[in-house]
Amino acid sequence: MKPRVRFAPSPTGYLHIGGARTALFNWLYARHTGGTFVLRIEDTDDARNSQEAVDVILNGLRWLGLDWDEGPLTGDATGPSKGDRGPYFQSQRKENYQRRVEALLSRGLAYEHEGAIKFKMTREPILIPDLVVGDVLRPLTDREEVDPDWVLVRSDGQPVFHFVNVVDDLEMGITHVIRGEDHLSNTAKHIALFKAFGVEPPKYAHIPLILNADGSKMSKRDKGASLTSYLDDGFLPEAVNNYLCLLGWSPKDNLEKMPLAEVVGRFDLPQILRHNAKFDYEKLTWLQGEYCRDLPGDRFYELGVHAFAKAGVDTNKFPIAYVKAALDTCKGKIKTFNELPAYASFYFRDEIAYDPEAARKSFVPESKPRLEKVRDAFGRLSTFDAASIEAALKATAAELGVKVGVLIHPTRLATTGHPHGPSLYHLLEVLGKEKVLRRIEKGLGSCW
RNA sequence: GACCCUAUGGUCUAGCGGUUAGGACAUCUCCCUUUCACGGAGAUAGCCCGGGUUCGAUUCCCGGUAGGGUCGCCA
Repeated sequence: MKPRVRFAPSPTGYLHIGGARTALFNWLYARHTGGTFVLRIEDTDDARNSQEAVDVILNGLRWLGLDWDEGPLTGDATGPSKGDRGPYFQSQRKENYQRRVEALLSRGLAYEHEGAIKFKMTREPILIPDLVVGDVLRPLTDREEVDPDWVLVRSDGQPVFHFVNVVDDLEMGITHVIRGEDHLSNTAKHIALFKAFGVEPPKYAHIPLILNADGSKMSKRDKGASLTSYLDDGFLPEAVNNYLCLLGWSPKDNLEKMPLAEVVGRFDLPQILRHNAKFDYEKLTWLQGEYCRDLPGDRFYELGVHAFAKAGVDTNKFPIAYVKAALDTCKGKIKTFNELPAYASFYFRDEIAYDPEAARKSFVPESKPRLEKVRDAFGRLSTFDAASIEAALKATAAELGVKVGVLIHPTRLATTGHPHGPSLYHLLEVLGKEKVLRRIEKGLGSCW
């Protein structure tokens, strides 16, 4: 039988990075085994559920490229879905829960108590066979000893998470439950319920949690806790996916950067690590830089234009070829796209502001005659391409008896406003002779 | 308070009784270079502690300690 796994998030308005990793591991296992990846929305808490909150989840998974074989197609709980085990919103499955409660009630496995319905929990320790952690024997805690039974349905008629989760897993034919380790202890309850229903529980795989860099639990407010923040910060989904794969799982052969398709082939449950991992933003950024550098030019262009637009820099006023050429000079230089506006807006602005500290260093009196020479040399060029520019600049440096760097820094500052940036020769070519001469002129005029 | 899980450099990890404890990120140095980045060479840094078992423990067992999780009419 092919595995059926599921990701069952609660629509809270954001998708936790740990949740995204759980989804990823489920997806990887399904793809590795040729099984089915089900997406189920646990929207039992009416108060905070909304279509928008569901959309955050759907969009997050889509951004990562984690397609689901069964589940909702939109954030609308009553909307279309795919798969024949639906509905895939718990809010639409109430009859199932009702039916299951009655079955337990009628067999004396549950009882009413102060308006709620409680499950008769065994007092014996429960063995949890876990594919990651191994066999775990879970006895009752001291508090549970006092009253081992637990609520299935609240007095207001709402069934609780532990109950609906099990009922849905059962009815949706889930064979492997891959979820965060925070659910390990409660799995005893789930196993007891499955047994009460007379069915074998699914196989469990509890994966370690992702912690903050300081080892604390990553909660909503923490930097990087929301998957959306990576999209907003200009990260690539392939980088995020790759990094997430490496937290709690290892290919064992020192390979780190690898496409998801490669991971699909190698991924399996037994190799999942047992200990929590701290999130290392630096390493993610490194991977991001790797992927960003290898991006095909057209995709880099698309994402770059979007990054500029987001920062209020309108690239549409410029010819596409110009924008593309400008972005080409940035590729391999930046790591995340949100660096782009600060890095290369000079291509798209009429007025550039000079970095004050760089101006103090480069716009010194002795630079002026040198910059004039550079201007004149550039002015004589008939073809204004990188090679000619480089040759002209070097010839000028030789003529003046100075190192090229002496000319380069003031030239860069005059034309871009920054001490750092893309390759100077290439950047000047893109800017074009006219604009370059104008900016050098301006630099000469305004700084001494 | 009880119960469960975990423990290799700052971080992610390889290791599954005998290794000069390997790789990656980060840090530092040098090279390359017009800046930055990339690339190349190198450096610093690690088996939580204590007992066992064993000829021999990072590796197996027990106990501490530390971190994380759970014990809700939250999910």
